[in-house]
Amino acid sequence: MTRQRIEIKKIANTAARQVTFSKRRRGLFKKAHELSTLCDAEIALIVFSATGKLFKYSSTSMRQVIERHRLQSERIDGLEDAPSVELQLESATHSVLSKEIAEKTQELRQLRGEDLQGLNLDQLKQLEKLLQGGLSRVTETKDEQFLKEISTLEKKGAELKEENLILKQQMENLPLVVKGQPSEPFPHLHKSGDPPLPPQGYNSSDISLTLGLPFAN
Amino acid sequence: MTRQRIEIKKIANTAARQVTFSKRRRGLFKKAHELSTLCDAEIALIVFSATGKLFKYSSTSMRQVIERHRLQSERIDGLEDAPSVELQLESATHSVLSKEIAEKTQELRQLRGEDLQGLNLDQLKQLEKLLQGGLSRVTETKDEQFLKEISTLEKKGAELKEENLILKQQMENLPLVVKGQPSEPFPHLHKSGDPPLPPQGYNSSDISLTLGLPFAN
DNA sequence: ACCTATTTATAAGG
DNA sequence: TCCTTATAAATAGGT
Repeated sequence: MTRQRIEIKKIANTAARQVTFSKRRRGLFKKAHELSTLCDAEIALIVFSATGKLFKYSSTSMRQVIERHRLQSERIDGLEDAPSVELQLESATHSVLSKEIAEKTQELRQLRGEDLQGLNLDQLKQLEKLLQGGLSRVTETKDEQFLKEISTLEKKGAELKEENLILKQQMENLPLVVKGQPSEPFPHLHKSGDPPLPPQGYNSSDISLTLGLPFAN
Repeated sequence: MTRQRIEIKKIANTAARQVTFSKRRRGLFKKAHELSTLCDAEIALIVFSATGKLFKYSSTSMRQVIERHRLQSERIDGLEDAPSVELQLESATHSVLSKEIAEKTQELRQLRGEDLQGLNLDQLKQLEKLLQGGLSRVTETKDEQFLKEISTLEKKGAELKEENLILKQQMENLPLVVKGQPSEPFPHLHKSGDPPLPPQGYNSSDISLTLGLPFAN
C-alpha cells in the first residue's frame, strides 16, 4: 500500500511480518473503535498473534458482545436439548484442541520422516520441499551464528593481545620506577599482599588505572 | 476523511450514519482478513449494527477463537469467587492442551525454518540434524514410491507390448483366413462398420477373445 | 451504486 | 519501537 503494493498472502520474512503485524493491528483496532463510535455499533475484536499473544478490543464488554453473539448463532445451529451450554462449549473446545494437537503431532512426525506410508508421491514431494526449505534456512542461520561467534572471539583475542602488550610494557617499566623511587609508591594498595585486582573485571586495562602507574593509558 | 475530515463521534444524521456504517464495516472486515492472512494471526470480529444486525468474521472458527480468548483472560482476571470445581478442572485441562498446542506450533515453525532468532548454536545444530534426518527419510520414501510407480508402468508397458505382438500376429493371419474363406467370417460383428473395440477396455487381449479367432490366446 | 478529492494507512528503510 | 517518505487504500460528500 505504499512504497510498493504487496500481495495479500503470508509474509515470508519473519521480521517483516512482525513489523507489519504491529502496524496493521493498530490500524485495525483504530478502525474498529471509529466504527463503533461513529455508527453506534457494538464491536468485539480478538486477535491472536502467530506467537500466541492476545490483543482485544470491545466497544462495551467483551463478555457482553460474545454472549450476544452466542445467543444469535445459537438459534441458528442450536438444535436438540442443550446439555448445559457451558459443558457443550467445554467438550467442544476439548475436541477442537485435541484435534489440533493430533494434527500438529502428525505433522511433526512426518517432518521427522516418520509415518510416511500414507502419503502419495505428490505429498512426499511437497514434504521434501518443505524440509529442504527449512533445512536451508536453519543451516543459514547456524552459519551466521558461527560467523558471529568467530568474529566475537577474534575481537576478544585481539583485545587480549593488546592488553598483554600493555602489561608487558608495564612489567618492563615497573623495575625502573621501583629503582628510581625506592620507597613504596602506593603503600596502602599493597598492604594486604595481594595485587589489587577487581573481583571480576575482565578488562585488564582497569588494572593499570587501579595501579595508578604514571604511564597508564 | 476525504472531501472533508470528520470528527470521530456519533454521526447525527441517521441516513449518513448507515451509509458510513456500510462502508466502514466493509473496510474493517477487509483489514481484519488481510491482517490474518499477512501475519498468520487468528482473528475474530463481531459487529452488531445499531439496528441489531449481526456481522462477523473469523480467520478460523468463531468458536475456537472465542474459546481461546476465554482461556487467556480467564487466567488473568481469574481470581474472584471460586469458579466451580468443574470449571477449574476444565481450565486446567485447557491450559495443558493450549500449552501443548503452543509448543507444537513453535516446533513446527522452527522445522520450517522460521523464528530461529532465539536459538543458540547448539540448538541450531540439533535442529539441522533433525531436519537432515527427516529429509533423508522422506527422500528415500519418495524414491521408493518413484521406483514402485516406474516398475508398475514398466509392467503395464510390457503387457501392452505383448498384446501388441499378439494383435500384429492376428492382423497378419487375418487376410489368410479371409482369402481361404471368401464369405464374411463374422458378419454380425462388422454390420455397423465400426471395429468392435470395447468402449473403455485397455486390456486388448479381451478383444481377441471377443473376436473369437481360432488362434486366440 | 458510482465518483473523486482528500485524508488515512502503511511499506520500506533508517 | 519510532521516524520519515512515497504511495496505495479508504472514504466523505455528492450524484
